[in-house]
Amino acid sequence: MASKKTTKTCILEATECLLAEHGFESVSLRDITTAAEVNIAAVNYHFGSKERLFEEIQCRYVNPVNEERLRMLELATVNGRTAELREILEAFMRPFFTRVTRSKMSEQLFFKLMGRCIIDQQGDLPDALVPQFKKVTESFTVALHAAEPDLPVGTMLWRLHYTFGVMAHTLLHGDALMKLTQGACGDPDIEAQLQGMIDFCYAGFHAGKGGA
Amino acid sequence: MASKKTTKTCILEATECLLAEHGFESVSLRDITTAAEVNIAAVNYHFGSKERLFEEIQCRYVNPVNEERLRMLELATVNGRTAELREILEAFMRPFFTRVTRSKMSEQLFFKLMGRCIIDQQGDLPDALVPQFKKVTESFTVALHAAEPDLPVGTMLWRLHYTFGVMAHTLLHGDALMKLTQGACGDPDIEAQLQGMIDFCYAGFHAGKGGA
DNA sequence: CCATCATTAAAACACATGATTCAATCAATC
DNA sequence: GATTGATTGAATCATGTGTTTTAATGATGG
Repeated sequence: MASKKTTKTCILEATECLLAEHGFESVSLRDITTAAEVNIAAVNYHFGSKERLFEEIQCRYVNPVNEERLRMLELATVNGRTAELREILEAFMRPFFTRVTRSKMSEQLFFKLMGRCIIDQQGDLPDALVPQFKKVTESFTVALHAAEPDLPVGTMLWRLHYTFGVMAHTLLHGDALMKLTQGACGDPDIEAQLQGMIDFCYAGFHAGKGGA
Repeated sequence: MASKKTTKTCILEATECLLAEHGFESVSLRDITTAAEVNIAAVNYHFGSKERLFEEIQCRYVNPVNEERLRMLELATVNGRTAELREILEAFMRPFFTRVTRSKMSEQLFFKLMGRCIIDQQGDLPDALVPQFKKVTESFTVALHAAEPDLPVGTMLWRLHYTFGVMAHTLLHGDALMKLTQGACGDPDIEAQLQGMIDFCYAGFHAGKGGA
């Protein structure tokens, strides 16, 4: 029974690729149904509307990532232990890079899709994502404050914001750097990429502490 | 003779605001001509096409910024002097935040527009921008390599990429953080904002050197 | 086999898009 | 003041958009 893909999954997979490549604003229903080799009406039949299809994709990908982030953070703070900054940053970023499981997209496409989900429609994300999103924000700021009590809250929030920028930009435009530099930047695997970002942001969070 | 604004500038100013708020993909000709209180045909008459209007705006803003970046970098490397990392980062970022001169947009809108110009159509930027863009990339990588000769080139390129992400995300979504945190992050002026980013990235570039 | 349901297909829907036409208007120059 | 060139205005173009409709098809259970 695993032979033929259902229309619904055809639409989902095709849409995921198109969204990753072109973004949420630039993909039309025809683009989708053509790529999925499916009738125009199928999208509205199976998903209700184009917008709901997009929301479903966002939820399918962002929700598990946020769950994983919370799980990792909890693991680092078990028994009331104070998580270290490095652990917090890892819990914040890693899930975006390791949850490639679900679809058969290439790594690069998956990263781009995650980046789009985060960035493209900042502001009005689907209702189903809001509560968990708030929880993530709160949990991580609390953990950060516990880890670095000397850091003024404002500074901390902005540095978390910068960290977000590092991650989002790498997800979305990491491939652009490779093209631009014609490989001079190397082709780090996920783990190296992740450690590179964590190193950078970890040091950034400790700016003004010692050393320079 | 300074009394009445010409149709062309009406279109330009209206378009700038719309692009800053909604991005390059989501602004229609009607949106523009309505906001500018101008006839539909005016855009095609004065600019040739919607696309060329967008390109003109991009060039109007990005070119002077890139010039300023190069100028600042040259100033820091005058007489063959080796620029310090901090100076390089400042030359890389400051022009985006200080070139608010041209239009009467609010700071926030101007930042967003700059962010969109950088991010939205990464990949296929207007031909008029390509040569200067390449020059900026090259000059800054050379300067960085001179400033931090011990840093592997690949690591350096990725850290410059991260720096770019910090800046772009702050330009585009700095206001989102303020809303989200309801002011808990403070409301730093341009100078403080800039120093905050430079501190973060400076430390990030020195990750693995000393301290932690 | 038939009836019933879910699914698919083709066509049309109303509306938005960027671009163009052509006459009306305006300003400057001879 | 008439003429010329640039600019504007209203209407229209062909095409693309998301959605809906209606009929055909498919599979499933009585």
